[in-house]
Amino acid sequence: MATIKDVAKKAGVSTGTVDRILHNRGRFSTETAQRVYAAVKELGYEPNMLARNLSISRTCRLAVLIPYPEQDSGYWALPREGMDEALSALSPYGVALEYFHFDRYDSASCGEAAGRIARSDCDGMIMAPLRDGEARSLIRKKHVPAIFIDTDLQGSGRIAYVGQDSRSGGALAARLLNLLSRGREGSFLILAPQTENFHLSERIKGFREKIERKAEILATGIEAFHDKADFHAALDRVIGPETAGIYVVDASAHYVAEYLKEKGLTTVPLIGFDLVEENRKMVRDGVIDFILTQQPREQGFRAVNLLYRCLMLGEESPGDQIMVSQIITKENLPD
Amino acid sequence: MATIKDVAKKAGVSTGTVDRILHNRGRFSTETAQRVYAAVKELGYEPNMLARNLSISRTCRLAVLIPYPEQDSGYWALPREGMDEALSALSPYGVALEYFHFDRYDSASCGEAAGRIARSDCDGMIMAPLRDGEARSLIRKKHVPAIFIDTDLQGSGRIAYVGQDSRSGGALAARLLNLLSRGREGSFLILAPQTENFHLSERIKGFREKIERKAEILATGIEAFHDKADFHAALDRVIGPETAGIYVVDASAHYVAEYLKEKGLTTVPLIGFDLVEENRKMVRDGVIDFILTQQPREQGFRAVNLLYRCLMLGEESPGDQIMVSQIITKENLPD
DNA sequence: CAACAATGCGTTATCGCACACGCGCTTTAT
DNA sequence: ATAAAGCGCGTGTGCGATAACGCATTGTTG
Repeated sequence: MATIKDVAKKAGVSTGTVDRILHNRGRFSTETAQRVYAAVKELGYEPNMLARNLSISRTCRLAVLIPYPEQDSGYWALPREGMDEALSALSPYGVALEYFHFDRYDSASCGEAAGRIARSDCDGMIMAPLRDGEARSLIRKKHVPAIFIDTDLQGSGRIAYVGQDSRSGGALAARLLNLLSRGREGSFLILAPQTENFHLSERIKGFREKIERKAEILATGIEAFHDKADFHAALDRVIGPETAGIYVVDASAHYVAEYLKEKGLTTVPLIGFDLVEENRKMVRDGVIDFILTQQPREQGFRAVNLLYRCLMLGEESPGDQIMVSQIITKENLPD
Repeated sequence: MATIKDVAKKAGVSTGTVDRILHNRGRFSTETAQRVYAAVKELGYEPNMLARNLSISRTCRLAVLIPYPEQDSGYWALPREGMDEALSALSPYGVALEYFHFDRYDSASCGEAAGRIARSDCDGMIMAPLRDGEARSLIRKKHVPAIFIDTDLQGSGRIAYVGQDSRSGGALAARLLNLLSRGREGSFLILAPQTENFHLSERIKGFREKIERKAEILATGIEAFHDKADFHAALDRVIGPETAGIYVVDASAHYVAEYLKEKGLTTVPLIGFDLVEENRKMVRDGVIDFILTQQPREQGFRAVNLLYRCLMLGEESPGDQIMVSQIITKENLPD
């Protein structure tokens, strides 16, 4: 590998000059610049990142804006795991992660966390922009590269998006539920929260496009009910022997599984999203047939790596990364 | 972060002494060593990897011993992709990969490639030990850390194994084929190569344990037939309307898919392994219903990262990594 | 033409660590 | 008694890049 010295020698200047020219800093003549660039090209010079990062001894601080880990049945702990794993590999190179959590159902909470990031000293941001306004305004305020995970926001100025294709997730659920319900009468039941959400409605659309029978929808999230009894009463009204299969578009399939278990209806096909701990249990018990996951761990892992490579290695952003849906069932449950 | 200077000051010695003690090199007294260790502990000193690797300016050369990429329907290109991806992230830190390919059906070819590695100058090895003898003897000859992918070999002296749980892969196939064949008469057909192979027989075992009907087995690999007509004639004898489903235990499901397509039997459930290009096409066409993959890309990716971290960062080997089976179907086909 | 500003570039210290060398002392060998 | 070897340790240099500093040379003024 050619070093800055080789370039300097070939261009007939000192290393200091090469450095200034390559960083477009200080003073230099255009013709020496030409010679230096020529030498760089000829030698195929690439700066040694070890030496550079050692010299500027910068630590790369990444701020992470995601909901509280325990929200959405513990879903947000998963991307965090992936980010921590990436961190453990990168910390020797001076990468630090700081988490700023918020209540995803509370705009003020998100604004407050975003404010703390804006005031913090960070070199990059990773966020799940569940609340448009706060995410957009944070990017406007804090001029550092940002990567979005989980949800995208067009025209927000992010450098990359690492996320999912929700539509195909729905289609996949349809395919599996079609299979599971063969030989059963009746129609499907879709369970969705009431709150407006791009991903969830895409999951519903993709599902509806591919199913081979009718589907009723119960668009009232678990959080809308006062207690378990209340919720079970609601399910009583929509679930019965004539239910061919149940499709839960968010991470709360385990609540339904609990209901099915109590009512002795464990043979009713049930599909949900996100491999949170409660869902995992219900998969192991065979009450949930399939869990679809968009690899949140992997999303977190990649986001950190991507941002690191942009900031520290000066690479171009490789553009968006769409994770494929993974199918989890009893036989391939991790751990 | 504390540096070696801080440790030296606290221990009342020079940095050179600290260095010698920490690397157990040269000469030093036990009591200074005590003081140094105490200082290290107290300050939480960890060497700066940037500086270390810069100073010794070592390049970490990894030798990779796997079959030719095009073998097994192109399967071996997949771990290579993962390794190349890991490489692109690590090359700024002086990691280099050198591939040594061999014919997996030819012991001499493998021995020759292993010989070239033994003679090469490398700091670590990654190998798919499909041929016991050659793998074992290479490890005996070349005393550098080795990681196995795809297949494990007990007592070989490898530092880690990154691979699959074949038994559960078979169980998963059974689960899916049970589902797909609902409403069909007849029995299952297992297609397997004749060659003795741990993974493949585990896949068969796991499958047999979970199926809900009988299964016949045709243990004659594709490679045993002279031409397509010969192969199709053999399939004619075992596949018919009474076939409830077909389970191909290796990457050659696409050959069967081609047959089914020609005979107009595309509704016969078909499951295979490994997302090689031909299988991908047949999944897209809906002839292959499910492909199970043990994430060979990911295996390669992890192997490189693991070895890098052991060699360059001096981390402990985190032990074996078993990848879960992934289910691929039309709706979640990557790309 | 002296005084001064602007320009282009080289020098040097620094980052944190590794490693060779050799100093000054004590112990052993001849 | 003198040389040789052993011991514990400090010093110095280099890895590749950064960035502040300052020296020449040239150009511009009154």
